[in-house]
Amino acid sequence: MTNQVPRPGRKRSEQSRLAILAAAFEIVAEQGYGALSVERIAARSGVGKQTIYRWWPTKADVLLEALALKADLHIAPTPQDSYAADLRAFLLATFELARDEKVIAVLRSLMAEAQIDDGFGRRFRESFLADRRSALGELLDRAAARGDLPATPAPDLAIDLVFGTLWYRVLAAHRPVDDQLTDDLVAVLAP
Amino acid sequence: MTNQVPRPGRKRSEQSRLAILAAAFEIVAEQGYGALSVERIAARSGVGKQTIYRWWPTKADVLLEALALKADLHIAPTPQDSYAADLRAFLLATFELARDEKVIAVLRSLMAEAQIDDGFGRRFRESFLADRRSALGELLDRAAARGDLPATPAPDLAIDLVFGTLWYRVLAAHRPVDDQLTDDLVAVLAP
Amino acid sequence: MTNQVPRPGRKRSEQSRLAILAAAFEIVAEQGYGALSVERIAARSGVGKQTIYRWWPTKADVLLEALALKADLHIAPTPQDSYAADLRAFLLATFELARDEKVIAVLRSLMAEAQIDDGFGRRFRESFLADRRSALGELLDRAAARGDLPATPAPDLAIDLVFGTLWYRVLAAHRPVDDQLTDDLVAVLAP
Amino acid sequence: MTNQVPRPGRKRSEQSRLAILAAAFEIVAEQGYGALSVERIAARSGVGKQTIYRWWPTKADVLLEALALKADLHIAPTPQDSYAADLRAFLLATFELARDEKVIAVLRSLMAEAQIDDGFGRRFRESFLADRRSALGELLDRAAARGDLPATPAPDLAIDLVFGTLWYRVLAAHRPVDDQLTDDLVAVLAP
DNA sequence: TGTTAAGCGAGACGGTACGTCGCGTCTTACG
DNA sequence: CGTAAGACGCGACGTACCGTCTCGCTTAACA
Repeated sequence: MTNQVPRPGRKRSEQSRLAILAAAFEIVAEQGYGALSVERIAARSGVGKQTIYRWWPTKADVLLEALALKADLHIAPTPQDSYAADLRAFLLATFELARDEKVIAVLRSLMAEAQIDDGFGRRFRESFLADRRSALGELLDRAAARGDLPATPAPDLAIDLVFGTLWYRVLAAHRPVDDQLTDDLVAVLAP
Repeated sequence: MTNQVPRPGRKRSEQSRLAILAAAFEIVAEQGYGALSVERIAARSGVGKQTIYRWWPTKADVLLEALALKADLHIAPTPQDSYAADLRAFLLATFELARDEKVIAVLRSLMAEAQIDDGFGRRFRESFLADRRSALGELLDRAAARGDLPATPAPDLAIDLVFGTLWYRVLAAHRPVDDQLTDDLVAVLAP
Repeated sequence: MTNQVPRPGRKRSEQSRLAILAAAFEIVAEQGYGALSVERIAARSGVGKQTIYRWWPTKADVLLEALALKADLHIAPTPQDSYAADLRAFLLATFELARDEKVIAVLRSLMAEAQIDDGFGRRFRESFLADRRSALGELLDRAAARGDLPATPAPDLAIDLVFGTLWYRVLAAHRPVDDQLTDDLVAVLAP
Repeated sequence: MTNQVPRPGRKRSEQSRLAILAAAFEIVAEQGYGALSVERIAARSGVGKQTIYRWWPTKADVLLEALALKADLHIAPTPQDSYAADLRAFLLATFELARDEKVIAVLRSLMAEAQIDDGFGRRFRESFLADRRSALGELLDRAAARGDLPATPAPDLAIDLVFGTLWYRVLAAHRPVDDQLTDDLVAVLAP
């Protein structure tokens, strides 16, 4: 029952949409977020600037959609039989992505822009970040239902500890998020 | 034994320096990092642009020095008699700062710019961030020397957990770093 | 048979073009060439700087076009029946313009800039100055064809004498180019 | 009766004065007036900017004095026994100078600046230009006293014709002022 | 023989303007 | 009506010079 009103006029060009997303992703991957401008995206993707402004409010929103396209982030690992195993699987899947230098560059850009532009910040938090948090939240709920969850730390703190450490490594420490970190976090959270 | 070379020419104006730092801090506090430009700093502080460019490579460096001026960050809490007490004192002192909305705005700006400008990123990591890390590092060393340090988590991870959670709350969660968080972190790190 | 290639994109704004030319002319007329800057032209004409740089290489080129707009310089006096009469008519028409203080200010500015900027100097010589020279040249050719031209001075020297004296009065002597000068020059050139 | 008050304090440095004049002349000769700035003169001559501003009101005044130093312009040709011979000698001596490319560059610069800066314009007219005019004026007076002067053109016009043609060639035509021009002018003025 | 005052090289200062880049909006002709 | 093209008003960039103002030092005439 989706709104299927066939409106008059030319249809949105899927080809342009994909070219825009690819261009944005590549510019950030190759030259960093400082080199990303709407003008450059348009030039690289062979598109008019207006076509970008018609569909996205800011260049960061383009990049956010480009990330969603490049890396489907909604892959939930199949549930395991214990909290520790569930958590390990989640962390491995999450860190998998964060090992790709290009994805790292995009993530850092998005988090940076979220600090500078309040509007984008809200969108970023309420879509991307909230999604990730709720994925881990469901996992914790499942463990709690099973009575498998340790008293400490509390679920909310656990979530902050996991994503905090991950983002801190990416943003501040410039150290990789490797399997060692997975083991360490599991040891702390599911002792 | 400081380098006492009396260089020729007019001395640097301390008054201008302070006016610049104050202006930068206030613009970010009042209007956000998106409103910060070298031109505005100059106008607000009654200074020529060249005077800013003569002493700082980027506007973010101005802001970093302004933060150091506003909030002396080198206050080390006096050592307590246990790891838990030491850690609690450190966290309370650290979070004290991060409760000031203006300081928060500046911290978010600096971390954002560090993602966008590689040069500033390096300076930010190697001065500000390294300083904070080593303050906590010394505390952990002291505990280890006393045999007061739990086996888990390892010191490096402990540091990442503390600062990761702090920064994540500031950058991503937009939740305050309150005394509850202090208690929770102490419970996790010094059980 | 003009080039009728319908290029895509927004058309150049005639309104902005005229506002720019008027602003440049007025600034020089009111405050002198030293007060002319691209920034001021833009501010006075309510236009972005880029719009000026898009269409003119230097502010002097703007001024040159403004002069062409203000004073249509291609008015050739109708041929008379003798060299002396022809010459007198040409000089009167030419000096007419050079009696307007504003036009004088612009002419002095253009000649000054032509000395400082080689590129503009070439454009100024090959358009404006060459046009004026050839107007007088045709007049001399006509006289020569009629056998009406005295042996001395030769045509090339005659042209230098006329324009030299005119420009010298404007640039160096700050004396008006009046009807007396017309009579004097005719007496020298067509005795 | 010159003011011979022996004031205390350090004497003006003749060495700096000469270095400044030489630097100004060379910069214009080598790179054109557009490249002349007080800062560059100071750097090239190893002098502080203040030393320049202490003794000259503008960079054009420096250049004017530099020209006077390089080329002593007050050499009056020895009087001949006829107006035509006198005039020919004057023109040859005058054009001698105007054959040096470096001197040409300086003359063009001075005339240009005289159009832009009113204050310098007045000084330039009342010193340099007036000197040259009066040199020719004396020659004409001498001829008039001898009854050797033709009725046409009148002395004032003759002066304008000579200097007008000379300057026009230098400023507008970019053609050399050669011996041919000397002959032509003598033919026109002293037929 | 100091004391005083001017000149000096150096260079920081508050400004103005430069020419360029990017923003987000608009107008045009085509599909 | 979407699209590629591109002009538009605007704001900021980082740089060059402007003319002024300290600095510490040197160089004379005067006390």
